[in-house]
Amino acid sequence: MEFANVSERQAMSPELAVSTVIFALRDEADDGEAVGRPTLWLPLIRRTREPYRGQWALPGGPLGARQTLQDAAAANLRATTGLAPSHLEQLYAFGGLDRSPAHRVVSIVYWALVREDDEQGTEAAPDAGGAPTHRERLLKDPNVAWFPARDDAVIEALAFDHAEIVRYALWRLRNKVEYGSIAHRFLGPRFTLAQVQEVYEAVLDRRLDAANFRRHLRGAPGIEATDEYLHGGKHRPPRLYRYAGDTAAVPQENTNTEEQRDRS
Amino acid sequence: MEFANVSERQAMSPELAVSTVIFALRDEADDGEAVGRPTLWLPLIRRTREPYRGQWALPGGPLGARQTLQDAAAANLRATTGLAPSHLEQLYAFGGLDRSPAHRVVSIVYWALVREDDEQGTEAAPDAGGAPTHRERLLKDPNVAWFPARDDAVIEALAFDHAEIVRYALWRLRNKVEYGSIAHRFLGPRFTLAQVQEVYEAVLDRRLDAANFRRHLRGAPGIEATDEYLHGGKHRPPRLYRYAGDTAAVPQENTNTEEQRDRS
DNA sequence: CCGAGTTATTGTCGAAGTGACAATAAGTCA
DNA sequence: TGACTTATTGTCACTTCGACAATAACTCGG
Repeated sequence: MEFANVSERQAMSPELAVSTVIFALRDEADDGEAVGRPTLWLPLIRRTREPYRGQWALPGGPLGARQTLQDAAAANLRATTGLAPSHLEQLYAFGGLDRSPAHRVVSIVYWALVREDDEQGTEAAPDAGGAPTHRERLLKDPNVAWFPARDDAVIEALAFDHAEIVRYALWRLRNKVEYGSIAHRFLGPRFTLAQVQEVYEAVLDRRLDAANFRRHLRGAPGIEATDEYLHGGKHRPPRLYRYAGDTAAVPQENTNTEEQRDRS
Repeated sequence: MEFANVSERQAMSPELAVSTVIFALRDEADDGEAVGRPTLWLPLIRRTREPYRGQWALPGGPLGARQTLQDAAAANLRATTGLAPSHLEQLYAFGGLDRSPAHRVVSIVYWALVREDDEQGTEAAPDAGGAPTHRERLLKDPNVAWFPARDDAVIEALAFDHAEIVRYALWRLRNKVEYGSIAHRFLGPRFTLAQVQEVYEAVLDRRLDAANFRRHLRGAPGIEATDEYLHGGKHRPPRLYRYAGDTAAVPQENTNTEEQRDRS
């Protein structure tokens, strides 16, 4: 249990990587069904080398010497989506012995929420000239693709132990949404309560009673009614709300704002 | 964001260590006051080399090549207390750039509960002959000592960022206790409800109503009444209860049974 | 043996929260 | 204008929870 010299220590110490589970809400359904309700999607990277060459995996990479864990996770996010996270939080450190066939790799995994319509964090204004932006390039990259987070056929076929990681991330997302005010991070600065409800329903994967849900949100801190209404719909125009809590999209290093409980 | 060759990667990758915050419940008060109520204590290690030589720190060490993260945490625990954990769970991975003055170190921190009266996991029967057991040696080791977990003077003076880590571990312990059935892990196989209440009060650091607390525990799963009573006290003998949930003291690798919510 | 003292245990009551669901409001569309 | 749809409010029974009264059971001092 004592340190040896530096070279020996480095020879012993397993490789350290940071991966990120990225969630976004999308409207389209995979198949022909016109669903109308948004569902959870996540981007994956196709591996271009062994092991697991050709299979889909979570975005990730080694931790740079001058990179915070959170920085590395944000870099994963940006490389995969071109977006800034609207929420980013550490999930778990996975350190099993046989996660990767050849080397021993310890992965510190983060999970993130993004808004795809978010223009913050996107590269500078699209240069009228011609060079495609990072996001435009990503859309054409055959090794980056989005999948429904509940598509078991895809998730279970992921490389390494990434299926387990995604299941755990989904579970954490559910718990976080059930309690707190995280749902609005999928939405823009102004939103209707029905939109928040759709987020809840997509994440929890069940229907909620609109009346009770509204009452629930009244109690929640940070959600404030504006005096604006969303016009242009086919029916009674709903009131717009805004979130008036901590505006910081990305929590600071070692934010430790999460809470853990045991329901078992 | 691409891997370089192996040697370059190892040169880049920060050092990886595992530390453990260990909690136990003890009766004695630090000063002369005869408190009667048990309080939270934790063991610390005095550093014998730079940096922070002479200061107290959390038990920890580098991750062995054939060691699971959980194994490494259990090894910390055993080296520090000679006991097996009655609960062991990952806390957080700390990866700030300046946690250690010289090297860059990423620490994966666990937190644990132990029962000091627990004979499980203690070294084999004390050899009548003479060689002191590991636990006996630890009691005399001037570089291992127990401190009250709420002694700010001690905690704030810890080496590295360990003060922050202990604060976070305390907060997680509180949340875990508030919700779930973790308190009994401080206790033996048979316990009274008053003892469980004492655990709650020590962890949450506030008094609870006995009647409401009892009702609360009735709803909790796993806690079963026995038909035995604890005799020998000075007053009405309380009924003994037992925990009938998962008996595994240490959760399996990647247990992921924790839950996270956001109260902010 | 009795009654005071202390802890253990159960019961009660009002406030607050929650799910189911009825009722009303305010738009669009034919 | 009226049917239709979504938005929003209200109601009711049920549960949960904190505060606290009331009862039970034991020890101990006389």
